Amino acid sequence: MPPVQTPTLRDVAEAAGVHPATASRALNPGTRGLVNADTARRVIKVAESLGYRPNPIARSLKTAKSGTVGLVIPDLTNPLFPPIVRGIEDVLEPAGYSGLIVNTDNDPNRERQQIESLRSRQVEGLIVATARLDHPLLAQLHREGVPMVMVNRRPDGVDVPSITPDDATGIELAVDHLAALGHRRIAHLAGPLSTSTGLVRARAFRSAIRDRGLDDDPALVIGCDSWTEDAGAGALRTLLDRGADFTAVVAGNDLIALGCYDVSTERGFDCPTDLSVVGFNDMPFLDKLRPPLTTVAVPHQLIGAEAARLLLDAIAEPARPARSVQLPLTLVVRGSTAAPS
Amino acid sequence: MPPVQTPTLRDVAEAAGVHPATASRALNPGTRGLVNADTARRVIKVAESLGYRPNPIARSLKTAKSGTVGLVIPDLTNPLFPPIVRGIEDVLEPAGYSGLIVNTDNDPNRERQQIESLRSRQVEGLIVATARLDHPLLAQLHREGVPMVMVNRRPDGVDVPSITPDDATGIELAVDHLAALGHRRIAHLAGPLSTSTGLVRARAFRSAIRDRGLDDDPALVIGCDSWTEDAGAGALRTLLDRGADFTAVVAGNDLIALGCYDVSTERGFDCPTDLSVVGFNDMPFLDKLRPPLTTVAVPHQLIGAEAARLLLDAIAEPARPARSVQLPLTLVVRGSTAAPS
DNA sequence: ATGAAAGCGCTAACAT
DNA sequence: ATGTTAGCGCTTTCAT
Repeated sequence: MPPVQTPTLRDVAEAAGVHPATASRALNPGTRGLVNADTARRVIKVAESLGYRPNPIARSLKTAKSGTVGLVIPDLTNPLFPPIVRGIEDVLEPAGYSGLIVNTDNDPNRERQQIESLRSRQVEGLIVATARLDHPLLAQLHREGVPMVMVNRRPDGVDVPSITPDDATGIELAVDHLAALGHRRIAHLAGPLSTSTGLVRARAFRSAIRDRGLDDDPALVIGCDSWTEDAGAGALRTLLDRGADFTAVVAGNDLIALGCYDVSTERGFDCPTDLSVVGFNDMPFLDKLRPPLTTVAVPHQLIGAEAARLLLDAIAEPARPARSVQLPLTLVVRGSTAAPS
Repeated sequence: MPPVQTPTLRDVAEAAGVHPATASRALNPGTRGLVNADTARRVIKVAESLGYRPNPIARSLKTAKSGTVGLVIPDLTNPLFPPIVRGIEDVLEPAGYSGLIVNTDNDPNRERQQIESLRSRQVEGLIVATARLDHPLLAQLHREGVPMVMVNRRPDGVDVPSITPDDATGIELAVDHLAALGHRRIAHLAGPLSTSTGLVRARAFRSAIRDRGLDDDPALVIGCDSWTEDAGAGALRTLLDRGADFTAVVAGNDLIALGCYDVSTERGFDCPTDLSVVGFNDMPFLDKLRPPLTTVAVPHQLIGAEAARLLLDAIAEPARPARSVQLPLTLVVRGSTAAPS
């Protein structure tokens, strides 16, 4: 990119009348103490006047630190991830790191390749936001000592730091809200039970129902094939066709909740009059829907920021034991929930 | 990141009984022809068996090519950008490049810093998706020979390749649709007229109105302060309060159109019965709104992909004259438009 | 406090 | 077709 040959450390050193090593020490905040204060000042001034910019590639080669970390996400186009990535970047950048994003499309092969590619790009660590439950590749990387942190999923077995929303409490918030409105038979359209998130939320749902003494009917919990609107619609139809009896549903995420909207139009019943619906995530624009969707808000950007902090810690101190963080959730009550009729 | 010391080219060369230079030539597709086919095969096999992965940092240092490009966007959290970034990455990755994203938050200072930071990270080029019209910094970079391409805005004056949606045709699509429904007095809630996009669409609107012989009333075009729902609502209120007479509005973007929804609720008139509204961009979930928003769909991912291709071209052949591309748009007719009542 | 020297891993003239 | 040599720009022993 440098069109006018950019000055090198040598140039600075020569112009300042010192050895490149001295210039390096002067310019580097960490080693500046080793050099005479006056010399340091002079070198710095010369560097500025020359418009010197250290070449991070050369530094990386020497120090074996790339200053980059890999961000492994399923699909940036999924509205869940942009705020997470933004939160990550906001922490990485002031720390002098940058993030390399790869999209896996939830394809295990692609994921393997992408992670391979990140490794060969010498990333110093990984933030992994893909949600599959079983993950030999990550376990192996972890064994090999690659610093990493998991986002949105608790690692099973492996001792890897993770940032997750406090799903259980989120589900409780939803159930409490519905119970307070007077609902007793509440269904759960869970996300795929092969994902850690889907499983955690489904289990939390059962516990919440039991703990509150509501009607605990296993037939009211059904897993969706994917986290999509279609899958949500399909699951609700299945429940309805089985003649299941319920007045509210807690959806595994917002998209699944939207599927409920579709079915309500399709089958001619009203939300929230005939069926209350609660989502999960608080995606953008949910407040614009008719009815506006009541949902559990997840602080995605904060999750990203925390993840980045944890990763930087792990890079700086690889020995430190894995610390995991659960972030509190809040319920956003909008128009899709009401007392049962 | 390498926990078990990763093998270097030297290791491969030794194991294969050749000189590192030969190994390099054998491993590099471009120079493989220079080496005996058998030797090449042997080297490659040894490299594989050792799990050799070339160190791109070392290569970059030597070749003075970082293999990275900078992606300058206002805010990844704005739903416009994820698909663009995705399109970019999808093209960059197979080409062996990766993108470094920076968010400027539309703050000129931050933008300057971020671009500085990208430069010092030795990016080989820039994809710029920020929309301010006047931009001395970019002009300067361009003069300095930094390969770059502009996304979503036509550069004024400077000879930089750009990828833009065909805004004018998009506006025409919207106006044609409304005219066909029978509307003759159509308002335009333009985006900020200080942005190239806002200006282009506003101009296209006036022409479209005139060309079709509709009521060409300058009072029906009003610029919003920003591309937001609030600004859209404010602009519509202003128009209404002035007693302007119109039956449909073409909004500068979807958010502005959403502002019209708010005002319709607030003032108790119905969309589309009393006012038809057309958006621009086709953000996610517009089909879930009540009424579902009729809008001009922009192929964001394609725009990103094209931008990346143009940038790779510009990097490969800096001399090539700036080629600009306008991508065709389509109208998505949903429920927010109807014949005037 | 500073200089000398070496080398990170790779590629590209230039020999042979 | 392969080896030799040098060097990208920086940091880091090791001397002095």
